[in-house]
Amino acid sequence: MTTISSKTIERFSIYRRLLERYAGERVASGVLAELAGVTAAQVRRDMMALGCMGSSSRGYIAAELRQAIGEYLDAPEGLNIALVGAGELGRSILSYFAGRHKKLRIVAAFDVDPWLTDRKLRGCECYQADKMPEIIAKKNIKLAIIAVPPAAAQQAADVLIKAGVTGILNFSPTALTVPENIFVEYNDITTSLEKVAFFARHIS
Amino acid sequence: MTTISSKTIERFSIYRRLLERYAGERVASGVLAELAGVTAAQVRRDMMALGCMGSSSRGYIAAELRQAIGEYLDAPEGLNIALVGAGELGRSILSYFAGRHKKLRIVAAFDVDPWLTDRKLRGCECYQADKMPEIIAKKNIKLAIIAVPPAAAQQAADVLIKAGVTGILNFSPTALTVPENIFVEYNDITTSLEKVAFFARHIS
DNA sequence: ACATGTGAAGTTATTCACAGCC
DNA sequence: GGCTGTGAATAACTTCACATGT
Repeated sequence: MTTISSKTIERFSIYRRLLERYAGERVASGVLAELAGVTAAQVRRDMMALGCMGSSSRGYIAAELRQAIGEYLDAPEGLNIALVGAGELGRSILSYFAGRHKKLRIVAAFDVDPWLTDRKLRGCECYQADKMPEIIAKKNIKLAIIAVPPAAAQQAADVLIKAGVTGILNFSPTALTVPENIFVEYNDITTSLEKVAFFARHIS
Repeated sequence: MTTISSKTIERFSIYRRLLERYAGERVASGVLAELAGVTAAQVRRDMMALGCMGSSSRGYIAAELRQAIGEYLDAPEGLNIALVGAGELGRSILSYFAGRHKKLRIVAAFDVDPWLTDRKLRGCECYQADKMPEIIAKKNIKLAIIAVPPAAAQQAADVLIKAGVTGILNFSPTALTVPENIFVEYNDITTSLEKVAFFARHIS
């Protein structure tokens, strides 16, 4: 497999969701591009990673394409996810995902605050943070979402990785130091907003 | 001004936050790079956009650098922001920003649900959605955060733009169609998580 | 010595443009 | 005619490597 572009993966995620609207139909690269906010050439270039799926002159069959993207992106059995930090942001992420995704399941939440732990939050059991190693092993959790204050993020990551997590989505505004074979994605709300503020002033 | 790189702006936001830890001190590009998770050359290249601030052989003066980044990124008077959609995600964003940022202020929230409106949420007044044009004009709001269900996002954007908003941070998983002179940044939690899932499986 | 500032080189990502197929 | 798949061209971004200043 040739080296995989991070941008292409992001777009697959977007294409896939857009394709849900086109159940039985065909979609041309230009139409998908328009919806996704990219160029038609970009869409076709991305599809090369799937081995290409279009019928000449008739576009892509939406259902086929969606399935192909699914086979490319998803782990067949799905993946179990831990949420670390069940504060407001964490709980809103729980709600956001609750039962929504077929392959990605948040199966445990963790917090240090005893008011939040040892009960269900948004349908998900919330455990004391010191149970992380045990529960992560027992539930075969491979991914984690970190939504704790910045000062606690690195330590949380260390514990998670030791327990077997290999991918982290970090909402905390801290760069994490992790081994080579662990993937970290950052989702920093402040940075996003500062970027909007800058470009809104400098556009045109 | 030479064309501004979106990536550089993101890193400025990160550098600035890291520099807070170094109040009176000096910081070398390599140190900042380590903390930000980039290379030293990258840091120095970014600094060129500021006109360069380092003292040869002694690194950067943290406070000066932070101020220079601030002058580059921030609107001097700051910017007022509207939150559209005061559901769980929206409210967690309110908490996240409440009084935290010196230049970016969420000064109004909007929702269609009467249970949420005409009262304060996390210290921020929440209005009925149909008040958007009026309040946005009155409070001189220039940016908006969209945290509504996907089906409502485009319409919200249309109203916001008509009312004078020029930058949007969109948490809804929908590409927005907007005029050329409006900046939209996407923050799609599902896409972030799918990306983590993919690369966690394919790394190494 | 030591760390910046920066041309030049290298790498990655996107778009062009057109051959080929339906 | 309309749309895909793709080599070639372009643009964007990052790193190298070293001259320069302290």
